[in-house]
Amino acid sequence: MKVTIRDVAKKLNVSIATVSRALDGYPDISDEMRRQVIQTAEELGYVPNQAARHLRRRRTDAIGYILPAPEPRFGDPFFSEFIAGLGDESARQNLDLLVSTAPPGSPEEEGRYTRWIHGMKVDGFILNRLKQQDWRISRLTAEKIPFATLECNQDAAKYPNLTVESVESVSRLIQYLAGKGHQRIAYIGAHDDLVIQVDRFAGYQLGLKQAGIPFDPNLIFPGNLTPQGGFAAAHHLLSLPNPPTAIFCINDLTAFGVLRAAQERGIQVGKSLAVAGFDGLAESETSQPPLTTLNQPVYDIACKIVRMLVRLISGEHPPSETIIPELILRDSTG
Amino acid sequence: MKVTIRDVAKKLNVSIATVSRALDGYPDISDEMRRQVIQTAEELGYVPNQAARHLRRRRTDAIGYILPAPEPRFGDPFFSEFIAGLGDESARQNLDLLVSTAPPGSPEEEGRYTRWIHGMKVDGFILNRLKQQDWRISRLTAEKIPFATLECNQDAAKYPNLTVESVESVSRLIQYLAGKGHQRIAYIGAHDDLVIQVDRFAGYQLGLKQAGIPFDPNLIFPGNLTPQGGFAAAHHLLSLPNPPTAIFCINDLTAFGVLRAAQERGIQVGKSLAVAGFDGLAESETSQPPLTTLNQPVYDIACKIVRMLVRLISGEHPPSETIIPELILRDSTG
DNA sequence: TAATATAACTTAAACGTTTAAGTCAAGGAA
DNA sequence: TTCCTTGACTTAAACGTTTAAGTTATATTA
Repeated sequence: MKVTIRDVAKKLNVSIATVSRALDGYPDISDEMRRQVIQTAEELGYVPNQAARHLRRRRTDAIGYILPAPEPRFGDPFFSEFIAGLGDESARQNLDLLVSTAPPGSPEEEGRYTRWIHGMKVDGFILNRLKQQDWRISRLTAEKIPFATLECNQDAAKYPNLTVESVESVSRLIQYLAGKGHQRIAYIGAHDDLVIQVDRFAGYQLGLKQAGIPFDPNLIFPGNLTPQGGFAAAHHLLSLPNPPTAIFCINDLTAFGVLRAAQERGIQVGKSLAVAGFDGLAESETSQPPLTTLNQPVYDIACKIVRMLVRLISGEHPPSETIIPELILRDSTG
Repeated sequence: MKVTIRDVAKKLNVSIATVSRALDGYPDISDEMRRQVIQTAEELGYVPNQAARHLRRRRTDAIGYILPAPEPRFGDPFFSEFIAGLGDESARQNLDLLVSTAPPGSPEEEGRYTRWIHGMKVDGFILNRLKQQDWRISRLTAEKIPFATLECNQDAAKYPNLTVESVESVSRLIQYLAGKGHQRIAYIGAHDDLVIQVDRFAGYQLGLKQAGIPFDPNLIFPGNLTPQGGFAAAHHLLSLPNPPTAIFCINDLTAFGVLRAAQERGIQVGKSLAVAGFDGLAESETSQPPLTTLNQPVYDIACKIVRMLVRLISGEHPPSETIIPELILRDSTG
């Protein structure tokens, strides 16, 4: 049978309250008693029943992350690194991490949040892939549930967030391409309500402007953050009467699709076409050619967000933070 | 304030037992009453407090997965697809999925299991990356905690497992390479106690034997399941006085490292060197050249294992299952 | 008609903690 | 001596469910 607090209390002939307080470090327990309690708890292999503890403490020591997976099959390396970071840091903070998946904006997604909020499954949430108008943010704010985010939208002041600076950074990358002589630089993005799309696209436009290159709407084509999306978009762009000589992609995955499309068309990436991404996935280093990208330290970011959330849960107001991605130049841009 | 079962009971002037039983579908509740209960529960936004429920039911409706991440930074796409599958299927089964990470065999790993087992955090576990002698299996068996696995070791009879047939399949791949004229086929594996290493290496040896190629220990070099490992191993193998003309890698990630090493050495993969992997990662399709591999449907596998575990938890004895990976021939083997 | 079965509830105990409030002996101050 | 502190506990009430064991009124059977 499972060993409970009662078992260790009985063994020592003390009340369960004493055991509880001894283990929790209350000062009204003698040193000798505390020593004994800790020892027998250890001996018997006592571990507090979490359900009972949560019920009583009204706090779960768990945080939730609902992975915004657009489709059932979904293998974005960004998220495996992100989850590894969340998992590691949660464990370090003695928190449990609850993970689920749901297509963004779907009824299932809402259901998951509702269950976890009202069922008191978690003390707070981690969010990412924010939208400009994000129902999750309104909802969590309204219900006063703590959360911390990667990226931020117009309500950024209301919650702690970790933001990877994108406008200036992308602009810098675009200017680098322009400096290499590219005049027709295409942009493959994603859905317009995504914060990352808005920011990175703004960076693209800023970059063009600073390089003195006129904006050409024909060079903008939407992807969907996957290689498939990038593949299709690249084929479209490269079939234009006046095709681009460089393509900036909203993320590395998209860029991988572009690389494939180019290869299929016999276009030498790095020579007659420059391609760049955003994320700094491990794969970007080994793609052929290796991909120029804006690297964000996903694992560390995940850890930091967990720490932010922990502080928020314990009543503090952790400041938001901005991280500058590192521009990594590789062969895909010559 | 949080709405409890008491609130909906009060509103209807019935006992909380009635509400509980009405919502749980017990037959001793009149249809009219049940209708009312369901309706007011809905109206008030009642969601059962999970902690209370678990405490009383002695069951958590959660399953756990501790990701065997060898190092803090860790971005294996295999695992993101695997977790997506676990997450989706758990949600479908109305289960919560607890995720953590810990280096295999580390004290932290053991700590996580202990906490979840004795703290009654989960009803069962999902395991993978099994070892021949796997303490997790002994431990969970001893404590009578349900678990289901991907892969199986010598104790396979004791737990439901989903196994991807490897010996015959790898053998088939090796024979295909032999059929292409390769006589010096190298093998880059991983640590010897890993089940996947044992199986895939056995397949390699069987393949050689059936093709009538003598086994050459110089062509065996260990990796560590990462591109870095594959990269280093490939450089070693390709520096041999009599280097291999084909390299089979224990997984795709390793193969990606090999591709990079070959490229660095100016070796044309697909022409003067054949490379093959195992996993069928999405990236294998877009690598350059695209990678010949044994494809396993990771997402579906994850879903199936969750369903197995669910059946096991509810007292059934689900049969184990074997899946045959699909041999996908791509340019990396010419 | 009386005894019995059934439908539709209610009562109250449990699940294993935490914690506010209470007890009680020993020591110190007046 | 008596009163007040203090240290070191104990008691008992929660936390919000589920569920075994009642309790009725009504319907059915002998």
